[in-house]
Amino acid sequence: MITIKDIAEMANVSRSTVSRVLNDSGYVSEEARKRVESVVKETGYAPSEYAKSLRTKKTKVIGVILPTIQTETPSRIVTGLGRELSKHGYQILLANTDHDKVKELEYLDLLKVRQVDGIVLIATNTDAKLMKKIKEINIPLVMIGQEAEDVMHVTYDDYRAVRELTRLFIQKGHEKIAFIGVDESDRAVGYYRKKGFLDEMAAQGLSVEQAWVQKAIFDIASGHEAMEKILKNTNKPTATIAVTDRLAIGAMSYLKEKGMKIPTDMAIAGIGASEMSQYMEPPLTTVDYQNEKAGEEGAKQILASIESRPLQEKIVMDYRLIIRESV
Amino acid sequence: MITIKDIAEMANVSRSTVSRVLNDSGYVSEEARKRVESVVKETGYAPSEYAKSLRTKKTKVIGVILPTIQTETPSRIVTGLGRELSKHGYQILLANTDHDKVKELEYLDLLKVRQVDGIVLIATNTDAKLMKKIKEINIPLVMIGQEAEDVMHVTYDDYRAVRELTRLFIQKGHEKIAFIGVDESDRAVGYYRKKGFLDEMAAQGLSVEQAWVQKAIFDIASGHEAMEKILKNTNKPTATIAVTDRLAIGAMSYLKEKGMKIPTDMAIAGIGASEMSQYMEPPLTTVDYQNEKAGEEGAKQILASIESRPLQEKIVMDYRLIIRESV
DNA sequence: CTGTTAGCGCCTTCAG
DNA sequence: CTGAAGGCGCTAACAG
Repeated sequence: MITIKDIAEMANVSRSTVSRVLNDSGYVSEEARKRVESVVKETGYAPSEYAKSLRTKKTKVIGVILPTIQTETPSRIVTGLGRELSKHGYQILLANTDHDKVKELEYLDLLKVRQVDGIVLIATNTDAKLMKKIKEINIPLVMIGQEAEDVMHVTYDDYRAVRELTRLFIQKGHEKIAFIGVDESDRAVGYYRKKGFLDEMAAQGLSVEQAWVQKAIFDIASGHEAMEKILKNTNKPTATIAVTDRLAIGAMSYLKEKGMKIPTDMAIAGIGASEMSQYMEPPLTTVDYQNEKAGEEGAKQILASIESRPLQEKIVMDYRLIIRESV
Repeated sequence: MITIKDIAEMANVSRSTVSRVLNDSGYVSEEARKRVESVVKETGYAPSEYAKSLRTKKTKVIGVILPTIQTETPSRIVTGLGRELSKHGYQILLANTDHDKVKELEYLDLLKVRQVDGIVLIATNTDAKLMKKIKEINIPLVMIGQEAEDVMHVTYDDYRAVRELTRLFIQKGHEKIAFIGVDESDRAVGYYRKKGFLDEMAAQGLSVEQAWVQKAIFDIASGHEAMEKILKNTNKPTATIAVTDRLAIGAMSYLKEKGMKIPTDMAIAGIGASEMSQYMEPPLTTVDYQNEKAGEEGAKQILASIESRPLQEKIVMDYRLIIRESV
């Protein structure tokens, strides 16, 4: 392996001088600079990031913890993160928890050991243990997707989005509306989206039967089951809001199996603006959360934090309703 | 920051001894070990990976270059890679090229500078420049998805899979079969899948009209357009093979717009076993390539290569036809 | 069994 | 403007 020492010898200067031209720091005569540069070019030398990190305590690596990369939301966020970070010479160290909360904690430690300059956590929960660790970790960290006190975060406006979606249904004349949600330990998706729904229904003086509110997990099959349960009730709703597009797609597949027409027998909407949503039959009404942009914003936050520049503690992304034929 | 030196002092031993207990190497008395371990526990000390890497020349990081993480194939591969690598204490450094071939080359350099222990390249081309760089790079590397000489790789059996798919259609009585492919610079997806189709048709003595063979790009809309072109021809095919599920889904959406029935007016199949394929109407016939497993195999290869253990240069994954109502 | 010593490759004073 | 020297945190001989 070729090192700074080799370059120094070949260019007939000291290692310090080589370092200076490499980092554009301090004074270097034109002549010396040229000699060094040409040697660097010839040899294709590139300084060791590891040795550099050891000295400077900067690694130019951001750890990203996520629950899965198999669904569109985190994938898009990572794409946004990567785009922004790479502009500034940072790389992403990936930590996939596979939805395992224990791994989430372990990775926090691991990334600390790896001495990443910052951590981005695409969060699905805000458990006490997790929050405690986050506060102890002492590395710039931003959470995406969940809000939390004293932690920088980028969130979506889950509450308002779902209220607006609910209002849309009501404006279309629906009074009996069902809801497919997820566990409330996921505050953003489970709690706030549900609250938005319930609050809007209450505000409009509409009541909600218990059987209309189903709890599912994050996959298509679960949406299918949830719709089945909703329709078992004798008092049947005429519209359903699902907290993710995949749940909505699952629900639609059940409706179609039973020969029910969308939106006439049952109107339906999801959240997430998945690619598939527009190719459903009928095309699915959904909410675009601009996940890539959220990733970019998260990246900007973490970079600002690393450079201890002033920054916002909290960013709430805007959303956009995409109204299609399913309502 | 707490270092090995601090631990040594607190445990009243030398740094070497601390290092020994940390790495379980050499002899350490029970007593000393216990003292060190308890201090480590109390302090929560974790050795710096960077300093360690500088010494050992091992980083326990694998660079993964991919064209996008927004589609299922690479996401699944990365999931498989991550699962296997993390078992062995390796982390993934992500390099997303965003389908940019120039970035692909740059990342190869960057990962070298970062001194990753190995590189996994989820490849979409085998351009001369790329292959040249790969051969020069001098770091263990495995390609996934494309075959190449003198480079370890994991590939799918594209040729046989498509031949079998074509045969399936023919057995069902189809004689006029269309094909939606992609550019042949992608050898695996563009060239071999097409060749499988054409060879099987020829073998069965069936002719293929030029308009039946369309070239698309990797998205749903492109599949839609391709089907439109196919149906402009006066001699209309009765079945279509698309090289990806998304292309097939796009093609299906066109057929539905035109009120054509699947599979009676047009049978259709895709490749990739996407999650959506089973929720299409009708459910889409496709080929499962076991991408996660391919990722795991790739991980095993790269680990073997890093440890210079004997290994296979080449792995061809098995595939599985998933026959559903779309044919 | 344990401590001393000598770097790994780089950056950063500090003199000159 | 430039070189010498020191040290980042760690591991790996090598003596004891």
